[in-house]
Amino acid sequence: MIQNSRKTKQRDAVHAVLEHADHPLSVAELFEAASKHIDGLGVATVYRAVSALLSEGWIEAVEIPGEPVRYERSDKGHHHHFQCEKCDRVFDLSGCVENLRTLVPPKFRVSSHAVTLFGTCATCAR
Amino acid sequence: MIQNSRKTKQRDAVHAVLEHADHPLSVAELFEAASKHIDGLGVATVYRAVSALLSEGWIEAVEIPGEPVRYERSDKGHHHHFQCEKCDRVFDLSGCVENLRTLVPPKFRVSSHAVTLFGTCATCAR
DNA sequence: GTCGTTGCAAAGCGTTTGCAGCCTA
DNA sequence: TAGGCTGCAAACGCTTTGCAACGAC
Repeated sequence: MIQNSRKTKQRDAVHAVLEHADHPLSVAELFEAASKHIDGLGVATVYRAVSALLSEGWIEAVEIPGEPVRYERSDKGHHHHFQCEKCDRVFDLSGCVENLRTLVPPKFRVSSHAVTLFGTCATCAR
Repeated sequence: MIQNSRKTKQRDAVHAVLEHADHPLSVAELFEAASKHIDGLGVATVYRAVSALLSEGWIEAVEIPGEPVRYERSDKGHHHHFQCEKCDRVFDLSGCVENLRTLVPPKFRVSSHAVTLFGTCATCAR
């Protein structure tokens, strides 16, 4: 029997929060959001739910230098991120950069890349 | 009295390792390398030496998603990094990408950016 | 009734801090 | 000698794990 996965209100809650999130969320944020719906929810459960969703491939880790790992649905296609230095929120960016290959020395093979921009978001810029 | 900084063999050792490093080093790597010269060196000392060098501005943090922070001399100018997925080593890249500003929505201001490429280095590609 | 899931608490792990003794300057 | 620096160990913050009770199927 291949790995089963049961439907529980805890997992549903974590799933739902990520489902409707418009930006990547950290475990702490997930925990806080999901706790509003589930009484007595434990952090460990959130970690386990996240691991499950990761290995299912339904979410992906968004790792930003110097920041806790965040997670977002993996059905968003290739994109990068922007972090506001004022409010710390992380935004999805569409589009990508080119000519990355020209940066590396000969014989190096590039298989993937990460681009993170930092600055001030529209809200904080006002 | 402004903050003094004394010359000790521990700090010298950490300084020297970073001085001659051709790629960014993690605290663990620094500790290992410096320990070869200093008997009984403590990790805490390495952390403190790194903090001191950071606030002096002599080194900078190189943060690669999902990796421990590494450090390198800050006199290298603007550049990005490449991490080999086989050997985990991090290489400096020269050059930079353009049109980053076009990725962000209107009203967003970009102040800095990080680009990390992943793939296989020349040595591991063979 | 099974056995995957949960909450709690303990254990890990990497980093930081408190402290008494050490050693630069 | 003064006070910054060091090593050790305890403290931290975040993540993982062990375990008995719980509950999905």
